Amino acid sequence: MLEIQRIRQEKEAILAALAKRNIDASQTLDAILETDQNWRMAKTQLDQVAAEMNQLARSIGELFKSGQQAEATAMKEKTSALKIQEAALKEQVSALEDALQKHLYTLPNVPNEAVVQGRDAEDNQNVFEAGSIPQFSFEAQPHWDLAKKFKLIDFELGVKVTGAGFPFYRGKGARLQRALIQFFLDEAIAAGYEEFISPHMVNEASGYGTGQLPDKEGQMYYVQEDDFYLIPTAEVPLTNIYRDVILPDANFSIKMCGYTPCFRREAGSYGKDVRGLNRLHQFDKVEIVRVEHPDNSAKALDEMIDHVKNLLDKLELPYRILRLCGGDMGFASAMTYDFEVYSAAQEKWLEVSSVSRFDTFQSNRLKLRFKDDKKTTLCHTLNGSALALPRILASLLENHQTENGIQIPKALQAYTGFSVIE
RNA sequence: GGAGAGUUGGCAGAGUGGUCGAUUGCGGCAGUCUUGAAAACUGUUGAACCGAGAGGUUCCGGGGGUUCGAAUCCCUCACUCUCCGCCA
Repeated sequence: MLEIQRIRQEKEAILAALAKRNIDASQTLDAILETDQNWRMAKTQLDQVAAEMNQLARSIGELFKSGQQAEATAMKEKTSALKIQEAALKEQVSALEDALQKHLYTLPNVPNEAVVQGRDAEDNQNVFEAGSIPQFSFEAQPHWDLAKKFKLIDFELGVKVTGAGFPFYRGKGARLQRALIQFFLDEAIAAGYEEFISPHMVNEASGYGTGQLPDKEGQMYYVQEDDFYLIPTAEVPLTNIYRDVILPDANFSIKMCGYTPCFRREAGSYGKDVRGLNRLHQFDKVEIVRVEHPDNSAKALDEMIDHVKNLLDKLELPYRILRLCGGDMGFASAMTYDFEVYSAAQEKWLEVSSVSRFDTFQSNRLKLRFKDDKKTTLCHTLNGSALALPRILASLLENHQTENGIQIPKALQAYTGFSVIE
């Protein structure tokens, strides 16, 4: 959520920046400013009436104390007109507040300077490439065939027990999955992130804190009986640790990581794009989350990108990094880098990580601030996947396949306990 | 699932209708003393909003009510804890 003070001061800049998302926010901004103006007027009036009331009440108290009953009773009568006025103003103020809030919720974050204008994924900027795309002397198989052949994943069994998008991993497939989680966590911890095991369900307030609510409730699984949401990512519980927190000084850098299953309803599309592990309702992910001083968030983002690069290098996967254009960025993000791994058998790029900075967009909702001298200032938040498992698993299988089996990257072998699947 | 107790400032914990945004202690910050530190002493120390400022308003779990006036009384919802039951 954008700060109202900022909208008051930098309307034109915000408008120009939002245009990069192909959004013409001029009407919304005007409505916001007008509502804000009206709200302030009503609020000032209300404050004045309230001050008068307080003054009267105090005087009446004094009169009663000193036994001047008659005077007190006379004064009481004066309050009734004020009361009516106060009630009306209160209603007006809270109606304006609601209207303002609603408008603010609809505005996405302002893209960073470096973000280019663009419509969709076509306009994303390729900023980095690493590794080489493997050439096979045989016909490369997609991961769903490999998974079946080596009995690593059973999709049908998942359908039987739960439904589509909830696969079973088995045998070496399960072991490989667990090895990846362990590997990612160890790397994150080595990079200074504190590990958390978090709840996998959150309450409504947490959903609002990170921006899943309002509006995106349909994307989360909801437990009606207890009013809980299954987390779509560890970002939600981890970031919400800092909801309603004021850090005591300006000298902080909070680095958290956590493995969780992630649950997504995404009614979404069908067909080739969602085959196998490409899109699931339940998947595993290790997430890294940071809370930083505003001056430090650019550097933090770079560090997170280097961290993810390092993971992909160690897994010996060919990948590229895209800086998302305005139109392809998430609602809350100010700047996002997507990591895509090339899938040899599917002959396409698979998104395996998304690293974003949110600036004050999340912390404004979370009320996450720090104390700087006497002032309280909003922190910056960042997060990224490091990494999401299914597509990593898919690209490991596909890119490291040989005619007889699948080669496990060296860095992983200590975790899997085997060097080849055959 | 049943019964009971509770929710107050960073923490602990007073406060049952009138200068209470709130006693006190701890913690934090500043100072005195000290070569320095500790101890002791003194002062200071919540947040949000409106306002150029002076100043004002709001907040004692959320919402509503009674009253000239509510942390305090009433209603309602939520949450937490304890005991019992069930259970990994």
